[in-house]
Amino acid sequence: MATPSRKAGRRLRVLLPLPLEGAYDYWLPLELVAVPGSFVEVPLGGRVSLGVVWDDIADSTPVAESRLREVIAVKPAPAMTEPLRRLIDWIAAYTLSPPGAVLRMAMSAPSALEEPTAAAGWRRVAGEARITPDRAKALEALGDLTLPGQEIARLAGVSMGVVRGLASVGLIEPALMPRASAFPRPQPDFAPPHLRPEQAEAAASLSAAVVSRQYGVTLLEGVTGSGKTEVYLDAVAQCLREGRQALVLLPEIALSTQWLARFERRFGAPPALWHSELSSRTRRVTWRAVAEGDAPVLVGARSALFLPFPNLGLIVVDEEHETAFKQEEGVIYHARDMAVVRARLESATCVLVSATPSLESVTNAEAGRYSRLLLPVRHHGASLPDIRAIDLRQHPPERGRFISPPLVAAITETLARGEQAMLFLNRRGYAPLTLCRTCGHRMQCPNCTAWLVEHRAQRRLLCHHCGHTEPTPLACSECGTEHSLVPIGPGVERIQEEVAELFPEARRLVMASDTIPGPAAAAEAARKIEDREVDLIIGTQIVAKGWHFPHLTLVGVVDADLGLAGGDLRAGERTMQLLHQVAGRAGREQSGDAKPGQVLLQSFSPEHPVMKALIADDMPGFLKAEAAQRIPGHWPPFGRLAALIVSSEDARAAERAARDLGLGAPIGHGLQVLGPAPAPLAMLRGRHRHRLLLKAERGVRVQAVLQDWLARVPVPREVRVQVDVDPVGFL
DNA sequence: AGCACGCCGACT
DNA sequence: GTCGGCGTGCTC
Repeated sequence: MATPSRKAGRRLRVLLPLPLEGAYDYWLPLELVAVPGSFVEVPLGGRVSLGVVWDDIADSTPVAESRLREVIAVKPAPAMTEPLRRLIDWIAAYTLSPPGAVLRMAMSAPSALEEPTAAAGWRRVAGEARITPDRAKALEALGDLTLPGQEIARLAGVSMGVVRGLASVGLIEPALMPRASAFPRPQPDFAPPHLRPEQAEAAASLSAAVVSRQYGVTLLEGVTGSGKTEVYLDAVAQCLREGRQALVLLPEIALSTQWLARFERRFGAPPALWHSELSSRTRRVTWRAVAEGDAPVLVGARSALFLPFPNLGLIVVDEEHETAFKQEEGVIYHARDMAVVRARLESATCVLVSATPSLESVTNAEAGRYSRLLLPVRHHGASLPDIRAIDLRQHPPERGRFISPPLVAAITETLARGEQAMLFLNRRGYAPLTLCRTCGHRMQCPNCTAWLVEHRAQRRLLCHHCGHTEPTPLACSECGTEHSLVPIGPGVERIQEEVAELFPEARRLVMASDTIPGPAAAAEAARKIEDREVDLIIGTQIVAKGWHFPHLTLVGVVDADLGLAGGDLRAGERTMQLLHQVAGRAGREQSGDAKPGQVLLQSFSPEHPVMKALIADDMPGFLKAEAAQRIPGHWPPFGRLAALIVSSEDARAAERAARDLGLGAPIGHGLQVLGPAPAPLAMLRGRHRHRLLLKAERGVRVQAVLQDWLARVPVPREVRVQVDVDPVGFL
């Protein structure tokens, strides 16, 4: 029933990048052309919003046609592809997030939807005016070209004033320059490496998968130095030959300078990059290039998963076990799992890569859902590092020290041989806890249930969970006693101090997120280490990732037990992965002269399965034992988990809501609800938090159970309930 | 997410 | 008497 006043046209569904439950209906006037996926501008309340034309679905209660407002414009950009739209719907349904909130992640560069503007420049026009020598130089430099003003000035060696002068007398006029193609094409056959037979075999298998143009997932396993990267880059090359785009997800793109250099050596051109710190211009250009198929290879952080590839043939998830792939805020999703989903929707190949794959991926491989490729040995004959534990009960460090005598001796020997050593401690700052010796008060964050961490270099106490910081006080804030505060426990800064006293001659470098803030600092640190300007590296977990330090032969783990405390389901698995990765930094080959690496784990419990597995180099055995522990209780990946995080600024409201949710917990076969309990960080950024955990056997439709549960239990407005399907950390 | 509307304190 | 605090509710 058309309203008489209404223009000719039709009804259209538009998904807006807002946390709304569904798409809104709009009226598309006849003069506009839109298809599913078109980016459109629509009125919303008193303003204008961007949105995407979504697919028609039968709506039982459609909004009255008279209430529909008109689409304002269809943006001059490639429409969002069907697979990406389905990915957004899929993730929304899986994570119980509003589809619009998921769409927002795929609309992170709204300016890219505009017609790309040709760059502005100047060109010569006929005319008569006074010509000074500088003006003549500028005109000669310009010739018949169209160039930016800056460029004319630079070529002619004159100032911009001269160019402006030419413009004002009418000898040059503004003109648009043809748009340069921003992304050089990586050449698949630029510098193919020599592959060992095992590598060649694995590469051939991945290439065959890429050529098949069918969905498939392969788990590519191999220790540090086994040549995994060459193998998957070979699959990228094959994808390029096929004329399809490739996406490589890395956990820490900002620190991946060495990886990028390697890519460029292999392909003769850099890949496109995507991460949160890109400038808005680079974002716009990159998004557009991806959408138009001009960026053949893109390397990015997890958010790159939502880029508009029209022709995606391959997704590689490097270091697939990394928890950095888990997005913990807003829409909570795991980029590794969503990469698999996107690959399926795109009929593309997905490769999960790791030296220490997650139990999830190994289980999927063993169940036949994924293929599995194993690269067994290090190439160039380098031997695996020799891993040993130092039992701290038998070899305690001196009082107030953290490095035990056997580790001191090993460092001494290493330095004497002119080799590099690394001390690993996954703790930033000077000391994780500051205690008053007089009254026992512990310096705590006002917003979080967490100790303040002393950062001595900044003379401040920092909270590592919110942004809180305060100057390190002279007197105890509780009892007022001066010079009574003592640091308890070590952070990397304190280890650095200890090492400076033990080895005053050694040149030291601390690598932590606060000393290596970005790609430039990372590249500089890598260069210093490669060029042997550093003898001793003291680092947090950022040293674990992907570095290649050819002269490093000793790794000392200051506190190998650190990650094992607490009730986290995956504490053992994660500690194993982290320490294995750190150990892999030691003793890498160097032009035929293989230096055996040595790894020493300081531990109070060397008999712990994690330590035993590391020492015996028995990853498969460790995973088997983990699996055996998780199977009977239906813990992931042999069952499903979802967490509810109930939070409020009002402690009592949060507690009451959590209790109500507990009372209304779903009951059913194969279902179990644990909690409510105060969350491990009972207060975070000023919000009081409680957790409930839904455990379900495999095959239970967890989303339906959660939806029903949340619909049955009303929660006051000031309380927020976040759903985390497949939680990985227990925060 | 914005941006309105709406009902209670310190100002020209 | 008004300006404005941000609580809550809606946007096809």
